[in-house]
Amino acid sequence: MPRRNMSKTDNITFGEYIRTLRGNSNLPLRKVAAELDIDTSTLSKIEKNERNANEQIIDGISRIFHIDKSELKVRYLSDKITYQLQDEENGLEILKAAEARIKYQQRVISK
Amino acid sequence: MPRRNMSKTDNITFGEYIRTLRGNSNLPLRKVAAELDIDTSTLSKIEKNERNANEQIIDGISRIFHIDKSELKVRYLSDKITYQLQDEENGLEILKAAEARIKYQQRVISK
DNA sequence: TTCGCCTTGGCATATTTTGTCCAAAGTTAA
DNA sequence: TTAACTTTGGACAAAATATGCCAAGGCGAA
Repeated sequence: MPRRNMSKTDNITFGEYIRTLRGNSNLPLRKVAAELDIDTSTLSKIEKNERNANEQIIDGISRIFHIDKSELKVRYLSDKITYQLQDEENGLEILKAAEARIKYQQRVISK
Repeated sequence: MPRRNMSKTDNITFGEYIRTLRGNSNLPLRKVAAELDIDTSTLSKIEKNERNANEQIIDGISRIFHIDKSELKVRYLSDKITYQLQDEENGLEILKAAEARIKYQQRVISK
């Protein structure tokens, strides 16, 4: 079965991703953190996936680096889910089941 | 596109599912809770998806009702994920991204 | 009515997450 | 090397969440 193409940034974590953005813009943590109105060390930890981001932070990042907000959100949440399933035997099966449920809900809601 | 067959229990919540199991066996909360070594009210809440289950409880349920443990786990965790994505615009996209990540990890690990 | 079963709400406790500060460590340039 | 700047990790209290437990109330069947 053919494998879908993957962009270079598809398999990096959310933290790695936003650190890359910051690096590309040559901005220190200090500046970005100030813009986001959070502590420098908090941002550092978010970049190292040691703290959660939140809506406010995702908003800020998307604004600062002109990244589509929903793309960022997808990255963030898929990261979180991936992490949750890290040690599960049946990660893929679990995701498939969740998918089916969500599709089902969408069908039901749209009625 | 053809729709996959769905068993009747595929789109009920974890809570609804274990309540069904209990109902089919005609067991009161009291008995099952005792067997699981938790409070009756806790089990009631789990059945109503107002409290989390945990490994111990999943173990117990699978033992009591002779349900495959990994099936139960899939139900429980997919439920949880579905709930997390409840209010997200891009639920399916998020799941797809998570899937890709997990597949990628499996490929990398297996090297 | 009583009885058994289930649900609910309320705690107090425990656990997790968050925000913050600061000192130490790392980096870069002169 | 020093000096300036950046990043990191630990500690801490406060806030938010989760858990275990109990008492009161609701409901249906006998």
